[in-house]
Amino acid sequence: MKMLVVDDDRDLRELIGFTLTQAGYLVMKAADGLAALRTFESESPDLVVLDINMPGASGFQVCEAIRKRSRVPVIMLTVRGEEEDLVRALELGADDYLTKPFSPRTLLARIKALLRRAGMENPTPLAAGRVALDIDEHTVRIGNSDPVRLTKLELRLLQMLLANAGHTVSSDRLLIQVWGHRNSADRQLLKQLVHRLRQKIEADPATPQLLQTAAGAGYKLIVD
Amino acid sequence: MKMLVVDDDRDLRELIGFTLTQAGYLVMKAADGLAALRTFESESPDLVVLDINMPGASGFQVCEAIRKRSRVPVIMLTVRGEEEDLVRALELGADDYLTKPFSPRTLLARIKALLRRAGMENPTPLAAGRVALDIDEHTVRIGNSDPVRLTKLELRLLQMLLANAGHTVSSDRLLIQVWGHRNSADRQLLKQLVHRLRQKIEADPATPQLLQTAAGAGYKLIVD
DNA sequence: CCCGTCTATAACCGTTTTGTAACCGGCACG
DNA sequence: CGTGCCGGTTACAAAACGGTTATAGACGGG
Repeated sequence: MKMLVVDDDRDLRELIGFTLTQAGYLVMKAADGLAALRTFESESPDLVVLDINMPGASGFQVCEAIRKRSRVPVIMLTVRGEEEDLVRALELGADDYLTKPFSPRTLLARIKALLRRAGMENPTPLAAGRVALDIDEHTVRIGNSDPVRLTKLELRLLQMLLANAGHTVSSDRLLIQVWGHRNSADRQLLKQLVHRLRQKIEADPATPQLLQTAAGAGYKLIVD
Repeated sequence: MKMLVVDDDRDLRELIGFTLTQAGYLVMKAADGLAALRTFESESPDLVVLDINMPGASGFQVCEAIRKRSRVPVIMLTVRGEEEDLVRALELGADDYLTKPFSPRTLLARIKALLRRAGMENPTPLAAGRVALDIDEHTVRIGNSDPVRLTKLELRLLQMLLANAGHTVSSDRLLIQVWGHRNSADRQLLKQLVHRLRQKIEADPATPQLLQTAAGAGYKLIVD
């Protein structure tokens, strides 16, 4: 699922990009309206996250231009209290909006709701190698075995690892993504969660084949 | 899609009516609160546009009365600067508001956003597997058994599950769809409603075959 | 106005999930 | 060697969850 993130604020753009990448989406970024439209043309993303307040071509103009040629879901970012912006955004065909500041989790929730409404939800469950995740059902299948039920946190952890399958994900990132903001000294939670997840998905939890430790760095999911 | 427009200002009422008719909606009108409630009763519109400043029963009273019997989306019209009205309208359960003057396009944008939020953009299928829902009669048939009468909330819940038959629907989504926006801490209501619905549609409510729990995720309707 | 139905709210229980602490063993380092 | 850090494991407490029952208020039809 390709997504286009348009925001002139570099930090926010990167944050959103990071969030979506972690969630398993393919992300493209644009810093201004012109670049946004160019990228939109060449990449045809499946969803657009669009800031309103931008120098040059404003979010409105970009939204209008996009709507002239596509019904792709558009989420607009507004600052709190600018009711008029909001109305205008909806008028121009935006599908949803988010007032800054917002949490990454909120953004994800909205995006998912939007994709669902647009009938574009992941047709194939998130999968890599022998690991197939069913987000709706809260289950994983390893190879052809029976689906295993996961808890909310286990699901989130596995989702993160799956989104970066084959690559190490640092403990800090995992902590932030799974629990939201949290003291990075709180490694015990992650230790525990990894342990519990291994009990569920590893043939022999004592010698992990899938969820391996990258000492001093984090964890990674092995896919062949 | 039936809509009720309530405003004592004849011109504005006609303008709104015209706008909505042009947009393809079926429009009913009322010039005062009393007529509004009468029409609401007899016609059960799918959305209400309601002016606050009216002689006789004010928009507030009408809104309150409507909310006592329905979760139908309500948009209230206020004059600019009357913040108190606005707050009170939202407290009374209005779903959105518009400050006069506004453009027809703004009104349409808001209405569409509201319908989308209420998940009313398209009709839902009435049957899947052994479950057949009769929306008008407020009844279900399971297989060839006698129809069972459902309450308003039970109907809405089942409708939602039926629309996603075979897939888990999250508790949050059910809460929003059945009750409108509601504190997600209010799981008790859902618990209750599921329980009562199971009593009605399950052969053995203690071991549900149709309405199953997806622990930590939500509920789903099993269709073979 | 009364009565039956429907809905909201609370309480209780057993189970699952999550958070916290303690302990173990390997390993690097002085 | 001893010490400290890291990750894994075990154990247990706290919180959340889901099912159930009970009760009171709201609603709607006579």
